[in-house]
Amino acid sequence: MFSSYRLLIPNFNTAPRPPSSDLLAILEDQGYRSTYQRRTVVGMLERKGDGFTAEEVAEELPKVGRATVYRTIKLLLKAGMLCKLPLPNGAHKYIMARAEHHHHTVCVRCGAVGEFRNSTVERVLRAIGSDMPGEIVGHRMELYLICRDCLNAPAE
Amino acid sequence: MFSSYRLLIPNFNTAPRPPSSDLLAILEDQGYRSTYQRRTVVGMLERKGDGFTAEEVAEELPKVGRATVYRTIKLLLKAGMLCKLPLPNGAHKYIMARAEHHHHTVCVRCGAVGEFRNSTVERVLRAIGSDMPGEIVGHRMELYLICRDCLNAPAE
DNA sequence: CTCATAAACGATACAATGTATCACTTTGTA
DNA sequence: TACAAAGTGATACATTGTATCGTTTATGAG
Repeated sequence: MFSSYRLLIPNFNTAPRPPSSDLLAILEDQGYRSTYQRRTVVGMLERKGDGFTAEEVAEELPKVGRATVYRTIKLLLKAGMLCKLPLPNGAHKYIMARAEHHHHTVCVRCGAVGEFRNSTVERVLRAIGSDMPGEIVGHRMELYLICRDCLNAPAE
Repeated sequence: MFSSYRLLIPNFNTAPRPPSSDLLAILEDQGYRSTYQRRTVVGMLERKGDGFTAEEVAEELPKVGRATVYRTIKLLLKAGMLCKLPLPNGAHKYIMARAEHHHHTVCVRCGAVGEFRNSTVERVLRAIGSDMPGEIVGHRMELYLICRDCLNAPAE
């Protein structure tokens, strides 16, 4: 039984997105235009492995308007290409969605994000779902931990 | 295998709070003063079964300042007596924590909150935790569904 | 290629949800 | 009862977005 973590529900869609890595192409296939701003934002997000906030992206891309950054992020969320990951402090990060279903871990000290995947959890959740009144449309799950680096770090 | 749902991690504390229902007494035991405002807010929260937003509370209690409502909610969160429950739309509700560990369901149509508890999930999560690099300090999990009422309702 | 049109954009105002500040009030206790 | 610490209210501010609207750009028809 092993692990890597992921936030399942960008927009409560349980289906994983197609295994293409060219987000822009996917957007175009969905009828969205390929603009300089979208290319810039998507390019940057793809390079950021470890999660980011919207403001962070806006700051690092002064050539793209703040509103457009938010619009693009919203678009990618809706298209299921981004996950919105709640942090312990009430804030949250965005992180690229992977094709395979998984969940996320967040270090409560340094905020580092990890992923895990565990078929047992999924199976149990499905079983629970079949017992619940109503129709399950998704789930969300995060593990909070103190990562190895923080455990080893001297400072409290 | 049955169910009822709950947000585990108010402040990432895995321990359930003591099975007393007198929140005010608990606060006092922790050294907090019993003020008119806290009594009013806590009293109201205890009566609200189905979750609430901070603004909702502030509006219904015009005699208590807005800042104090937020302060009290923050206090109760820190003390582990409230859960902060993320909603599909990015907003969230607060809901009283129960003594027993459980998770929450949220209807993505009407926002109704349910609870479930399932020992298998907890066991699996513990097992995953022991495999992860780092020290697990808590987890969070929500199921999103369309509740029976919404399924039966005529409107789409 | 060029133009019309819908889509997207930027600037900016606004909204929602909280937090910080600080002078004032209340609580608990010596 | 009086005092210090804790708590409060009013208000300003912070963060994270969304709405508006006039301008620019991508795209596809001709």
